[in-house]
Amino acid sequence: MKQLTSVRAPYGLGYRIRLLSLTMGRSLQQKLEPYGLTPFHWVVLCCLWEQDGMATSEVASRLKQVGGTLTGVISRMEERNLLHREQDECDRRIWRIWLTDAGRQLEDKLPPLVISTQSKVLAGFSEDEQQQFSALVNRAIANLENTDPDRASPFISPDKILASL
Amino acid sequence: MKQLTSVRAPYGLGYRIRLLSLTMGRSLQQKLEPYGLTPFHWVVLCCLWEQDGMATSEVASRLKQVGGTLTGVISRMEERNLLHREQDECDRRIWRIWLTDAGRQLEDKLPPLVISTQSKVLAGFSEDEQQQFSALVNRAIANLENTDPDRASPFISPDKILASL
DNA sequence: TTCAAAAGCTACGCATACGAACTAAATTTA
DNA sequence: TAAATTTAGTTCGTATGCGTAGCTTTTGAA
Repeated sequence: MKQLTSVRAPYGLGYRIRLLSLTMGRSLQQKLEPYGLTPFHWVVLCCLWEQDGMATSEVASRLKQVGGTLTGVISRMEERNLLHREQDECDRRIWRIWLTDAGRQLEDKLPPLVISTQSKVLAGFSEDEQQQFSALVNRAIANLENTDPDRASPFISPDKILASL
Repeated sequence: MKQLTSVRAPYGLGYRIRLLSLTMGRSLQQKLEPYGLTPFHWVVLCCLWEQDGMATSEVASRLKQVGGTLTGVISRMEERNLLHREQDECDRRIWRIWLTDAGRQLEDKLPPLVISTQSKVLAGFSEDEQQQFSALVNRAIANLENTDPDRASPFISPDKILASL
């Protein structure tokens, strides 16, 4: 394929996507700081709000994160009383994660913070452009997933994302 | 602004951009592994290939990275004999970074690896779609930069990026 | 000229992120 | 049934990434 632009930092597409990701993360981090939370806490809470009592491995798979990374995060969230771990009765290898009241109550507070960051990023984008951007990101992700068999567990179908637009 | 899609992981745009960034990073990391390099080494080398002898603070500013992060990376690259540090003669607070022959010779080897990752990401994108994607990413980055005065040093103008397409 | 302020870099602590090695439990196989 | 394999989760080592604190050098001001 013809290369339309330099691949070298700081001009390359990969570098700029990484920069966008880091910058959005910083913006979100600032908003979560008053609550003593990190962006990682946010995404774990999102999983549990949607389905409480997930196994650690289910969270890892959903967030495409390695188990080793989650252990520390979950432990700190447990210390912060946002959730608690409980061994599955049928399969005692599995530890299920349950929200505490404190964790559940954040569902009213946090989403508006994230919406404000996303709105800032998309400022000046028409609805068409927002949809294009979202769809192009999905296609880029799918392109990489297809060539990485170990992580080829399409937990979100592109159709589902597009349908949610 | 109307929200077109859920902000929650793993559906939110921010989460998906982060996922794309991480996945591209993993792909690049696999390609650099045979050389014993990391993606961070790649971007530092890009800076030095373009202008050898940069000050540490110039590299940090160009990569939008805080100095503390660079210290360790530069030190490891120095141990790997990719570059060496030298104190500026006029202002001895400044340490300038110079490529070694080994570091300079990588300019022939590494760019093709990065191009192959970028090509995989953009597979199936028409030239129009590639340009759209690049331009939308640039606009998103610019939206965040404008609201973050501490980091508002627009080292690349959007025009320059577009012109390089 | 001497002392204070600023700049450049380093050192350290905390939080991701990955892979590899390890423990424990369940399942498969001989 | 007993042994081997697989699975779930934790721990450890290395590498980013950020913020803060501290050091050395330079610059500026009284």
